[in-house]
Amino acid sequence: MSVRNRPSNKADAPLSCRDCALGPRTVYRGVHRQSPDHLTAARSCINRLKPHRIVFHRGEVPDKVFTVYKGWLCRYRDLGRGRYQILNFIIPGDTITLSSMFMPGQPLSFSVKTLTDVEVCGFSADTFRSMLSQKAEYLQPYHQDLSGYLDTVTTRLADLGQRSAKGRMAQLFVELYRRHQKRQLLRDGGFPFPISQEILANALGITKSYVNRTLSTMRDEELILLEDGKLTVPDLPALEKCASIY
Amino acid sequence: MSVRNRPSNKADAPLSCRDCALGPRTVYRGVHRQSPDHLTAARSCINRLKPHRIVFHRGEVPDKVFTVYKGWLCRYRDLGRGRYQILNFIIPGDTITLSSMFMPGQPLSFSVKTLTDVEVCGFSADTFRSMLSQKAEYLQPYHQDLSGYLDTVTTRLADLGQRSAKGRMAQLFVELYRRHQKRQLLRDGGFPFPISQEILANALGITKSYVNRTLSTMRDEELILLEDGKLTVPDLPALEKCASIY
DNA sequence: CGAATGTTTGAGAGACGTCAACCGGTGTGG
DNA sequence: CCACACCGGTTGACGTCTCTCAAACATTCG
Repeated sequence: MSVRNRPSNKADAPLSCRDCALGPRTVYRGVHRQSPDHLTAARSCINRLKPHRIVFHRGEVPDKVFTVYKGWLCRYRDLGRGRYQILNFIIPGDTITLSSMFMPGQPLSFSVKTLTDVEVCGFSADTFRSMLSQKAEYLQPYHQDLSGYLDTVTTRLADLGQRSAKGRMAQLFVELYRRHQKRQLLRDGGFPFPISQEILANALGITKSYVNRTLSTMRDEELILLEDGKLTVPDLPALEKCASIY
Repeated sequence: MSVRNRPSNKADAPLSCRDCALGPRTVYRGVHRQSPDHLTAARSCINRLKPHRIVFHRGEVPDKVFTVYKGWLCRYRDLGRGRYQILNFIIPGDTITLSSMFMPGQPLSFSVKTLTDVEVCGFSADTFRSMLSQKAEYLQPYHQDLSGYLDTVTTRLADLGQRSAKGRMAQLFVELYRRHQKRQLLRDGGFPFPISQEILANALGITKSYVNRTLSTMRDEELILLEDGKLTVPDLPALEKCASIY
């Protein structure tokens, strides 16, 4: 049911930030609006990554900042012996190490890996920091996005603690719907959903078998539509209602 | 099994920050070391709060910052219909709205309530910010503490997703042991544990009945000792080993 | 002393986990 | 071009961890 991004031979991210549709929805949207070329100059690379690659290890102190142009990644916590817990998903427009951007020197409290083929724009952490620090209005989006991140993690924790499998799934779908909406990445009431049920199961703290079963009842109830790696929400209020169940 | 702090008629927090044993372990430890009297001058109040009082509501933009001198509180997420999820515990020396201190204008992503009788030292958010911003070394503890907070929430999320009831409890006990250790609040290998099994259950995402049963097996195995509102860890490595189980 | 709060314990139920098999699609190599 | 492995989705049978509901008991407090 899931579809991987097919790697092409050249990067899809535009050479100039001026042409980037995601620019106005990133954490550096202030800079992007006022001087997109300054942004392009600050960018140190465009990287293409294959699925299942570890980008950052917990404990590491990142000296680079990546913003995602294409594909999904996840923040996760390693528990040893092959066991781990996904903390949240990173989608196009997100900044990978957002939370540590203004905690220079502090080690990451999570690891990051790619889930699909991914394209990222890279910046030196120092340039990134000083760029955003130039104006208070450049910093505002950072506070908003960081706050939003804390909210998703907090929501997930509450979900795992209090909600049923179905409630958790609905909650996550609503969250992802909203995040894609903010980035103007919705198409026909849906968005790309390029991850396997196994990954989904891990993020929600349930097993893949149970995800599969729950998913099919949700399909039967027409709460969601999930085919060819695209998730469609035919009736958002209904899904939200389902998400508010324990 | 739990013991509430008994309210006395006058506050226990010292009038001068110079005499405060917790000062060197707070987020403003830099200021405390260099000019404790400046700190005392900046402090706007000493408040005493009764148990089960809501201190901040989610969505609120706090204009005050509180540091805990005595008692426990918790950050939690309200889910409606009386249901909620505790995100983490706040113990003496912690700063209540640490995470939003440098996100001025951003609404809180959690609520905060007292669990016991509590004493806090209050500061105006603005004075607090400018005080810590004076020197880079004043800011360093903020980054450390915030990073530590992210780590505990992240750990809890991984626990709820991946660990058994026993593993979660062990994990939480180790965390609290360590945090009290850092604050030099350990006495005879133990620390005050003034919360009910019901609260503990909520924080761990299990029911109070099951907490009770799990607790008694852990007592039987002498992993912990819990009486009169004091939690003692006779064998930390053993508890850690138990905590690393799924 | 009664009310309120917290702990302890029991019996029964259910949500979810575990393990295994099967199936279709896709990539790969001979 | 086919055989084969591999991955992800799907389904079944079965087990169990944990929940629910309930009651008894202890302790504190007004």
